[in-house]
Amino acid sequence: MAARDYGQSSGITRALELIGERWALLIVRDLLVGPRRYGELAAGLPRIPTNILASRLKELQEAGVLRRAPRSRVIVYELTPFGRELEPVVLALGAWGFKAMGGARDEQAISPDSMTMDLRSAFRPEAAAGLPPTAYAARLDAAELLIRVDGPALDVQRGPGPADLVFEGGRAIHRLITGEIAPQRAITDGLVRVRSGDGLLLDRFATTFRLAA
Amino acid sequence: MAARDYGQSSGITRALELIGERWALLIVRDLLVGPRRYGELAAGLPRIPTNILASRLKELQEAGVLRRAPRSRVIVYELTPFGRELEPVVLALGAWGFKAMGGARDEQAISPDSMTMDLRSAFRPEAAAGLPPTAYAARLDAAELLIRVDGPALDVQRGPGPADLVFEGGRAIHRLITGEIAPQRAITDGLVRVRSGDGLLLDRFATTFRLAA
DNA sequence: CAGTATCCCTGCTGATACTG
DNA sequence: CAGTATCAGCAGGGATACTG
Repeated sequence: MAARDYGQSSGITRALELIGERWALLIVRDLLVGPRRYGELAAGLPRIPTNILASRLKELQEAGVLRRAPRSRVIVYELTPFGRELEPVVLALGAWGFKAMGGARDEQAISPDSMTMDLRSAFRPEAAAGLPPTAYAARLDAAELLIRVDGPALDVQRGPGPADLVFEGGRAIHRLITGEIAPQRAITDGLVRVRSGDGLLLDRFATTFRLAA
Repeated sequence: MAARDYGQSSGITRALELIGERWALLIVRDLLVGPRRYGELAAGLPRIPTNILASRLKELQEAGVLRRAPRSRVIVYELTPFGRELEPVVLALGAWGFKAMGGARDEQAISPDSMTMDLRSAFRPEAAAGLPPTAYAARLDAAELLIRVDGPALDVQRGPGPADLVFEGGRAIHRLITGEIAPQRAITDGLVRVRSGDGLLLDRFATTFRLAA
């Protein structure tokens, strides 16, 4: 722990000593969506070496950020209250990074958990407050995300469910949110494929989730 | 840039690719206080190797976070508007880390810039709004900080100036803010030494700046 | 003062193998 | 499945010396 010591006493140095190591904050990000098992974390972070995941989990546990919790025969990792207090940090950092995001290259995956947190980052309660309750279903590579907006409240769940608009096209959502591409243009260009529902609802989606570059 | 690539497309991974390297966010922190010269940055980050400082500055410049700016014969580094948008991130992260901060060890320095940002993190506008305008002067190891609170507005400047309360005791301020020690206790124990003004104003200080653990 | 150059070493990576 | 263990290769960080 001496190696990562910054030799300075301040809030940020302390924070960075706890969650500044490579991969650490991404583990926190995924756990902000919900408790996860070891294999789920590994699946959501495709490039993390398994030994690094194991050591990070141990370090974050010692730091009081997360805990191992037995859940009916299996172990899950979940954030402690202290760890959950990182939510504003992760959301703010995600919002900032989002603005500097070029188009996703093909070799870059989009995990359900990362997309969930990106949606939370980009959610505009003020803009959503005036709109009718809407449920969107977004199909990613393998998973499906059920996004329910009701006034200023947002709920993102994994798995299928009844939705007003069902669409496909994982990596185009990012370009929608940054405003890089217009919703209807995304549909006509085939970047977003509407599977069910009125395609015009994609405009509402793009109004609800937005981060200007 | 391939090494630090997380192989995932999301706001947070992008952010971490830009400012996730060791020392990077500390440079941003100090520049949030104001433009700084190379030597000033080095002085504020006592343990940073000079080659690392040089590469970080280059990388952050390429990332569009900061720029080199000529100021009458000397070069200063200053944040771009994009870089300045990291302020909420740094404040939130600092507030979080602050709560996990044990007492500062002696070998840990407290730089004026880090203290300035810690004060900004811990400032409670709601609590300060009802209090009369107050100026505090805090003497650190070498420098002096002039902290002016006027209603919900906070201004922290370097250097001396007229203050209602002048006190000394850099590392005790942190313990004051976390509530680890009571203001009057800090004075009687000699952790904070009042140089001028009414020592009771330290209570007001501790009300204005607070981060519960 | 504002960096550049050099060298050593730690930690991360990536692959794979193993265990309860 | 949920990890632990091991290991070779390498990039980044640390310490220090050096330069315009």
